[in-house]
Amino acid sequence: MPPVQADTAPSPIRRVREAERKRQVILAAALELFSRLGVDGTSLDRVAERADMSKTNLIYYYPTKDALYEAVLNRVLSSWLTPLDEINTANTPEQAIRRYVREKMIFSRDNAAASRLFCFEILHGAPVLGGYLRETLRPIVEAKSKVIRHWIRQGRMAAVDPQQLLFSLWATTQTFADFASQIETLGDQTLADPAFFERSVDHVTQLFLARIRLPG
Amino acid sequence: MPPVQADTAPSPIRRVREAERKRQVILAAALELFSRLGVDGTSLDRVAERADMSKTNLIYYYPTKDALYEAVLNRVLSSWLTPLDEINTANTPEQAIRRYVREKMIFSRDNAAASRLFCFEILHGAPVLGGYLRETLRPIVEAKSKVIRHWIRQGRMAAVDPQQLLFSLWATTQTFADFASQIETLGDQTLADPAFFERSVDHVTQLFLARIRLPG
DNA sequence: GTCTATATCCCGATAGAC
DNA sequence: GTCTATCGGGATATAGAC
Repeated sequence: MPPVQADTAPSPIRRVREAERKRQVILAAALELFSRLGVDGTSLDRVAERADMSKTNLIYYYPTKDALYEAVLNRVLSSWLTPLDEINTANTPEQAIRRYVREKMIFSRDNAAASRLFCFEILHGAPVLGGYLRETLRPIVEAKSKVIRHWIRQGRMAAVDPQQLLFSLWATTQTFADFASQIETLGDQTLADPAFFERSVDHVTQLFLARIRLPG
Repeated sequence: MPPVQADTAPSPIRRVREAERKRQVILAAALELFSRLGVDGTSLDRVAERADMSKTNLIYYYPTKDALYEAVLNRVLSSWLTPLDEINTANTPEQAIRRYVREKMIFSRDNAAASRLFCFEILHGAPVLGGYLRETLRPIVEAKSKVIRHWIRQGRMAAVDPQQLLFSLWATTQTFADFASQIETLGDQTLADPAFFERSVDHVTQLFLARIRLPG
């Protein structure tokens, strides 16, 4: 029976895994700080401190601040999009709205930092994500618009500009993450409170269901 | 006939006015840069350059960067609120929605920088505006909520959570300013384009009118 | 991979002449 | 009120030992 791998001679595999784990710790720390203070408002010193390592060490994993920022953004991007999967022809329009809104609100509750970071990037004019918006998100928007137009043509929902509908859906759900501090101050309420969460999901859902409902 | 006031001996009044004009130039320059690059991402050097004066001179008018930031925020605040005036009992609910949405969209079109700056501040957790939100905006929200509840009790609009309604109204209208670069990339459209502006106003208006419409 | 030490630069703010 | 000169601090990033 071979001895358990000792710390003094870690296998290459273990070393790679350990490196990967450290990268994740760094990205999590950076996301938290960037999303609250902005990239320019966050020093690498503080990121390193939060990731429990030296700044030099952090720079070993991500050689420049820009590289770190890009890595944080990319890590977060895909999860931002997954709720959109609900907008497909296998669902009814009402199901699609209900499920999309709920999923996106869960995202706003559980990944507020990611949402805020995305908001920062767009406010800056999308200097890093510009290409992604054009090449990845835009085709998705067009595909989803096609689904919506299909539903409208079939007479299964009221006629609504698909792009505008998507913009409104994003705005109403993201506001609970991006403007959380305002909402909290004005109403003493957080999505972490289950009652407020359900009330918010319900409000946004009803807003859109009323709009897509067919007359008569 | 007295000679026109010479430059070498300006009257105290003229001096004050000139100082006031300079302050406005500085605030406009700072607003433009802060709202795009963030406060931390903007150097006083660049603000001074845009305001066409030396940095030392700028500091003479606003002794610290924080003071400048506060001045910019305060200058912008009141105009952000004025559309809310439309939510009053002299209007019908439908009029209120129609007018509020249009005014707010005009604000998003013509004062996008102000809207973005406000967004930055909230993303940061409202370190400067926190007190203002609590002491000024919150009473306003409560007053407007009262108006909405009044309309509901009178059976003039469907039952909607007033606070949630206000949050959604803000979100759907501000997104055209704060997320303008995203909207532009995804749809090649700007609020500066009159056709797109009208289409957007109409979309948002119909979204809320459908929701407050009474059944039957 | 991690450390200490340090280079280099930029920024906010001050001092003091005019 | 505006200028030149400069201070002091903090930030990103590098060099090189271990």
